Amino acid sequence: MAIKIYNTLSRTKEDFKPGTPLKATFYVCGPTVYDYIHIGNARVFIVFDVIRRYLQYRDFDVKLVQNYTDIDDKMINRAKEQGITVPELAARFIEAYESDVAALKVRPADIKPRATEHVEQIVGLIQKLLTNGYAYVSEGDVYYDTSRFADYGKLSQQKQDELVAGARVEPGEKKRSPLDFALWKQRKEGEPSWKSPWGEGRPGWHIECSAMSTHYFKDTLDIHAGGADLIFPHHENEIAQTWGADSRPLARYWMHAGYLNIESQKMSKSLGNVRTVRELLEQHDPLDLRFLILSAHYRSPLNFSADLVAQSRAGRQRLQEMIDNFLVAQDGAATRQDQGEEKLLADLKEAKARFISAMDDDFNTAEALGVVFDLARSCNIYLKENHPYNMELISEALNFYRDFNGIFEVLEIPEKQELDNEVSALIARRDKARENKEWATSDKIRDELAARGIVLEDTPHGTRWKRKDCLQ
RNA sequence: GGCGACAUAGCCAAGUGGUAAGGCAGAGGACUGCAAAUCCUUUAUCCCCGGUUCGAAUCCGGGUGUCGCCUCCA
Repeated sequence: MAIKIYNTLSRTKEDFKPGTPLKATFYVCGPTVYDYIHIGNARVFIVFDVIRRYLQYRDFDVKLVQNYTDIDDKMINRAKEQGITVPELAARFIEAYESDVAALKVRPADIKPRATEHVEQIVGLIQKLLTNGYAYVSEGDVYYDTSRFADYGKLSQQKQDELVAGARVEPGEKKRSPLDFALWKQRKEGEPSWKSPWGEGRPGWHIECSAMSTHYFKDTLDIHAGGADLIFPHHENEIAQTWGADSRPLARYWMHAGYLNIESQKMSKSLGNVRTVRELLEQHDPLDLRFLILSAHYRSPLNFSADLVAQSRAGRQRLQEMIDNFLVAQDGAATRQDQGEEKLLADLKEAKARFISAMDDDFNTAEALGVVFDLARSCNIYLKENHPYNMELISEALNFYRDFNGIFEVLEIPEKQELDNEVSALIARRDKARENKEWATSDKIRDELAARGIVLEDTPHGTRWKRKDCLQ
């Protein structure tokens, strides 16, 4: 069975057939590094992180490129506001970005190119467009001539004349058509600039992604991804540029993550509800944030609120409890064969198949989580009813959860359960007290440990302990 | 105005023709010295009205509602 990907270009799910079997070239539009990223940005990066990991799990050799946009109007304006240079601004927020997404367990891309380090490639691409007649120079600026590209509007499913009708025309435009967009902008006083055949200036926004993806992948790439709002005009323009220069599609599959709303409202500066990752990390466990984001399908709109994070946390705890219990059980040495074992074995096998089938179907993380919860119930029943346990079965189940977590990363699954001699000694004392029905003593010990953030659970096979999460 | 998406229990959320996964919260029960955890039971006329079909949450038409894009906002 092939992996299916919803391709924005065709508006259907298609079988994933990369240019080279079992290789996937993957480009995700990265941040403009002028500010801290917000939770909506984070959704995009988390979703495509999981998709990347799943492709790897399915034996694809994935090469991921994610750019930094470190030169554009927002960069220039913000640097001016803060009285620093654009490169200083970029350095600061690249660092902030990397630390934010690392906290969210997003693995770094293989290559992280910056626009300003690829001006040579950008200029080369613009020259090609001029040579091929897809661009024109106008008073020091260079524009893409959208009228030359018949498929312009295909990705966003809009007709050119309709786009023209809806377009806003700025006074003093140097463009021939309102749909044309800047490839190169003439230098303005006090702005960073580079030399070019058309005079000093800087790249337009859209050209960098076309230039860098071509530079690193040479050929049509397999997956190009980003937030839904990039469909138009950014990705539309990238397609036009690459076609104009090389007469080839930029990407085979276009993937777009849905919006994230705050308390059912669009996140916007005017509403004052932009929530930065930095701020949210102070209030929430990053794994809870990941879990919430993965609990909906990546293309659906997703709501964000503290209450929903709490719901996610509670659900996540259920899985974590089960894992912790399995880790404790793993320390035993017993084996035995019985009916419960066959049941769990069958459930495990089914869960693996269902998990893959859910994820193969356009990365349906919500359904996959359902599978994981179903299996957790089976695991809990096994633990409850089948002591002593079959160690092989226990570790096989744990391996499934390790594979799952290697993709989703919403749990903590250490190799072995944590040991603490002092706690063990206190538990032993308490067990003795309980044997003698000295409840006051036993409860006192439990309270003492609770005050230290350690929660005890008495099971038929002994007392176990766990750390109560300190985060609120 | 043009284009598009979505509408499933108190909350979140899967499910694209065959009779509603899963999670959170709630209720009852089992287990426990008490807890905690766990297990069992329980909670849905799938926005409305038509139509197609033996059969629709799923397809078609209409309506209502929410949202997005058309503004270099992920």
